[in-house]
Amino acid sequence: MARAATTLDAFNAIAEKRRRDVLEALGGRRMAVNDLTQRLGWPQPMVSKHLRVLRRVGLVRVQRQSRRKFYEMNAEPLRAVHEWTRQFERFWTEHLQQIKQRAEASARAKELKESNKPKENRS
Amino acid sequence: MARAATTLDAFNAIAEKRRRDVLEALGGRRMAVNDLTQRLGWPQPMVSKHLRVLRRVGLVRVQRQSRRKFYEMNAEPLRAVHEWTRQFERFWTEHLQQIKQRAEASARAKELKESNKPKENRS
DNA sequence: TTGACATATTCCCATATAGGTATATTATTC
DNA sequence: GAATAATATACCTATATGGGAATATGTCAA
Repeated sequence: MARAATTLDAFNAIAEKRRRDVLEALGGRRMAVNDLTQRLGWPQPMVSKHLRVLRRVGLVRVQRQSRRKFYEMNAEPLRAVHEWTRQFERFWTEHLQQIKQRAEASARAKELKESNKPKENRS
Repeated sequence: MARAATTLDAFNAIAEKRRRDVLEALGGRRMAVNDLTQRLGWPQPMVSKHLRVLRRVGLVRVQRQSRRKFYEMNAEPLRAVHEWTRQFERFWTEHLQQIKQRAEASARAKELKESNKPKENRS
């Protein structure tokens, strides 16, 4: 087997940095491919190709309007990603907690050390 | 260019479902490869290979203990993913809001319709 | 119809996979 | 040292990708 298709789900689609860039560029807006291309500064075919992947996983929706096609984000498929990662949130917050606690402990230790030092002139 | 390496970052590493399975199986525990292999029901080389990718992006840490190697999750790199998706949270909640509102509107409409009907026997 | 504009697709290539199987590595025990 | 246990790696193949360049498709305007 090879790697899973980028169009399999949101997880695979957003693995590629460029596609995250596209979504960020879109934001809440509704943009034509040209405007996106301008804003991203990429060759137009590159934009279209990445949009295609995003479309396949439902991360963007298109509307044709005469000559132009307007894309807008549909963030809903990102929920799955957000929620999957959220289930581990407590682990990294615990970790941060530990770091914070160590920092505080070290600060206290330093303070104690300072207070035992002979007094110095403070500016 | 080909696709970005799975070992480039957490985004790419967790794109593969199997690797998400590994992280879920680990949870907060500290497990030897054998136990993981049992729990997942996969061939052992498959487990080792996926662990390697996870190790490369810092999503797991290893400790050798005589013959066995104990793996534990390090969720910290998932923060980036969680926070990247979080920036779009309002979009899907807005969307859900709309769905909810439409459902409510439709419920009200139905109720109104019912109240105009000739009375029926209720059980 | 011809031309210009806007977007999508095709073709090419280098590359990195994931899975399967076999085997290597490392540590332990007898 | 030999056998065994626990884990990692090597080798193979099919496959999908992303970028670049060229070109196709679709739509409007004169």
